[in-house]
Amino acid sequence: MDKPEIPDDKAKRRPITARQLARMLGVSQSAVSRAFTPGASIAPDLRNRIRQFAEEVDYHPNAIASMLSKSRTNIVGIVVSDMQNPFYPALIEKLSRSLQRVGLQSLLFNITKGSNLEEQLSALRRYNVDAVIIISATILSGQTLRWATEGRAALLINRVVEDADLSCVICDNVAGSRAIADHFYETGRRRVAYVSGLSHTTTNRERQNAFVTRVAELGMVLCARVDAGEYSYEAGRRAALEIVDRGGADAIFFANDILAAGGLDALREEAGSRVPEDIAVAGFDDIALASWPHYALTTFRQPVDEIIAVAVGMIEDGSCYPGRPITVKRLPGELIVRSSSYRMPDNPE
Amino acid sequence: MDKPEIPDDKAKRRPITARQLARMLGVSQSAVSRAFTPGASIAPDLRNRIRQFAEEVDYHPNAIASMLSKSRTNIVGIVVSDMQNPFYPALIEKLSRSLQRVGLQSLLFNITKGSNLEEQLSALRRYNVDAVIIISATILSGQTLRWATEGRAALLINRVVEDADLSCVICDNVAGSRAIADHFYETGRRRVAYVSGLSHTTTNRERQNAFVTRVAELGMVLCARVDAGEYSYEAGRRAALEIVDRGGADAIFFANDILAAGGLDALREEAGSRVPEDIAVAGFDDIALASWPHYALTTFRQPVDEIIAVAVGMIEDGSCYPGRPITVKRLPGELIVRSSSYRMPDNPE
DNA sequence: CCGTGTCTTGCATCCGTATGCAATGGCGTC
DNA sequence: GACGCCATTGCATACGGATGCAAGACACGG
Repeated sequence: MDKPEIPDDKAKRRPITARQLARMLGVSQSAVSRAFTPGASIAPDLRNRIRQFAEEVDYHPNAIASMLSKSRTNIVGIVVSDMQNPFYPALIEKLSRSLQRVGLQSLLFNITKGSNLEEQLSALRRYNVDAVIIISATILSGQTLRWATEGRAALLINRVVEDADLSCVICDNVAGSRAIADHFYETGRRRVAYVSGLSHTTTNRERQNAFVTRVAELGMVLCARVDAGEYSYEAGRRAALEIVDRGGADAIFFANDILAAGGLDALREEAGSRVPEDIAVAGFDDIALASWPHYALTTFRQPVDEIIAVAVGMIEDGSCYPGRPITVKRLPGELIVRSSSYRMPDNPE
Repeated sequence: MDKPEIPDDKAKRRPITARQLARMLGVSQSAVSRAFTPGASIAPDLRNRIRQFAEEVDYHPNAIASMLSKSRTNIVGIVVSDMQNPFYPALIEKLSRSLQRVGLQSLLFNITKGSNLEEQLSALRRYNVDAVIIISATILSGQTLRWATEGRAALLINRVVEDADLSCVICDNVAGSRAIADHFYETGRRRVAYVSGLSHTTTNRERQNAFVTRVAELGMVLCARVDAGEYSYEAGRRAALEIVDRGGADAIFFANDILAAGGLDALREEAGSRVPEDIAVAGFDDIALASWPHYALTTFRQPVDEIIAVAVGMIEDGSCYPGRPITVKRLPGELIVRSSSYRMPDNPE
């Protein structure tokens, strides 16, 4: 490889080191180190003197060297794969912000079907991150996950992988799906349908099983179950039209809000159905779009802030370190009823 | 600070080092290092022997140590602030993927108004990232930026900061906005309006100035200019209604697609206007939602892939290193006409 | 058979900070 | 005034890999 390389060090003058600073001040390098280490044994006035002088000469401790000697990076690897669903970018943003608040940086690992997992995950190991948060286990087997996270704190968010021995934090999909079924029943629906995204994901399996089971318990008819194939607007659109073709239903539960948005538009604008009069629509997640007046989507809100708080907490207190018993935290969400499924009597619009 | 700390090293057995591996194989540590360094001077069979053995004992070079001795991290810091607009998460995802493809990892720095910039940016310096990509300069002054990126490669995406001496890659907002104005004119609109998001951003200023100028050139009437205050659906909705209140227009150009989506829904569902018959709507960016049949938003597509390719290229070839002349790359986008502004005669739907 | 050049390999040292241990100094106590 | 204790500080070395330099191995030409 003879590609043009990044200019050599002669170009960017190296930043000042602790040793240089120490020499200038006539103290030892250890003193400088301690001046920047909270709780280290150093006289307050020496610390101040060093810090002040450091400011003047623009000295900043080199985090890389610190990582090496402490064997602690203060970096959390975030493994991510499918970002079609706006729910995840939003989650990642809040997550990285929360991590920053406790002094942790986020190193992004974007996994794609196309790219070779081997190599990507090997990067994950080489970087010695303190912890790994896996947002999407879609395309990762338990075995792969176990290998990738071996020996370090690891945590799954919104996924369960049975054979990976990893702790996880998830929304209570079962309660959520049952709540949707109950809501359909209570508002008089009897012929319902379910639309899945990626049928093999645990997210989908949990939602589907819980919904189907509850539907049966309540004595409603499950007149269609369509696998949209992906979590996208377009897939939701197609699924809705397929359900209409197959004879229709009076309520559809989509595995997430993006599917529901597509389905809702298709029902209204292509199938000519009235929503919610003819057919009720519900999604899952409560992404931003769900509250837009045009959609006003009934959905089950994932407790995003709580999920993040618990995840960050587990990383901080070390309860997701290898050797610790694995824990599965299921956090309750909240049913949000909007006019895609039910118009409040006192709120005709 | 006596918060529960992460378990000590005794818990996680340290991974094997190059020196250990070398001793086991009866070679020198240098040999191991060279076995994993592309282009290093080492006999092919020795390299294979080492690599194979490394695989067996699960040795992975420690990237931290490597960073320290090479003073090169292979990490790019990505500075981000407002993620309301789905355009940016999508951009970041693609960007991080492209960076990965050339061996660079992405360290996310999420800047918020609330958090103290000082501290966040100081982290940016301490981590010694090879390069910094700033996606959002909204809340960063030129001076701050200069300080934060001092001595390392830096690049702005979709922002221009006059006094920061930074190279940047942006979409040609001027051409885009003029194209929208031309399109309005050609389809018979004469009374137009403009809705800005954050009025002080360079993005907005460029789009607004170009649009207003072109409107005047064409002899159209600019009957309203509304500052929505933020880039959100809700803000777009409010802005559209305000324009209607103020006497209306026959075409509105929103500073981005999210605003346009809100505006479009408000016009149709609250103001009772027919779009595009009574009023045309156009946005900017071409986010996913713009192509949904419900919105079918006329917009100016940002050349995302090209922007990323150019940005990654500049980082690879070092042309955005300090000392190099700063460059501003304006990439052409593409006008996408959909039925929010004009219904093709042969395409009544 | 020796000189010269090329290819490999090991040795020693460096990257910049953290930290155990010993040395120093000050202070209170008896 | 001597002793002991504690708070500070410096010294030396560790963290794990990269790399300049020199030495060794080998081939080839003369």
